[in-house]
Amino acid sequence: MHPTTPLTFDEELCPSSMLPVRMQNKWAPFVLRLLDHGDQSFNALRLKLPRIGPKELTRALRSLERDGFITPSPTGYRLTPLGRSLLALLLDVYAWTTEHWDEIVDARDPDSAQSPSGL
Amino acid sequence: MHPTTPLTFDEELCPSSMLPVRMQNKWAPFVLRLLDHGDQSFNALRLKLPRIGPKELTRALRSLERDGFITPSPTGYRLTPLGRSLLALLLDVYAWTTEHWDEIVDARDPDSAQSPSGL
DNA sequence: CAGTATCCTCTATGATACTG
DNA sequence: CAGTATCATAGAGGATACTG
Repeated sequence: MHPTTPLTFDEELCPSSMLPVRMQNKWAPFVLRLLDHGDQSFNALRLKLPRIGPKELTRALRSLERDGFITPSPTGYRLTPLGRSLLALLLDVYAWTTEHWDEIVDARDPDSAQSPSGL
Repeated sequence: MHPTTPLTFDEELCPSSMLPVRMQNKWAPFVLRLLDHGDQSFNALRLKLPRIGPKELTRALRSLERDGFITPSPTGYRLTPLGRSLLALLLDVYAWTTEHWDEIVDARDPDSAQSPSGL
């Protein structure tokens, strides 16, 4: 997978809503992936998720915390081992989606063809 | 994984809502798994999903059809090759969840302990 | 049998203003 | 900086009655 950039998480460019599988809430998987790059503070995450509001970021963080996927750290939030394990599963989901993207898009609209960007 | 029975899909017994990952809608994964046992008609599916209403079953079927995971057959609905592939991914998700169930439950409530039933 | 039509409630999500 | 509070809308999901 290519390196992630802020643009990777732009909703317009990253049609993650088309994933056939999703995590507990809309932003949780993005947070998980950002934390894979190292600890991040609340506002650092916000900057990299331009479309998110503070309430939704809080909700994503709380749900991830509640399930033991992330934990507060001195500098913000960090992945737990369980969170890393879930991230690996999530990457499997992304890989599957990338592999079968054309078939899904084709089933939805037999006339257009695209390819996944920045998943 | 053990064989599925009607009880496997009882909401009370199968806490699939605790899965950290879910599919496009609540019932879609259940339908997918039932169809793995062979073609099923609308009402055959209903009987095995006691809690579902006709509207929601229709919605699940339409969304699965739209993405090319199932297709109408002379006797009801059947999995497509793409649907089988997605089911395999879904089983990976279940396997991950089974493996890490205790950790998640523990994070949610450090005082109780359970194990996944009938996933 | 295979749905469709209605009504209703609850949740997810967004936008935005405010606070210790 | 790291959130909380408030308002508002869309969609999910349930219950149930009806139909070709």
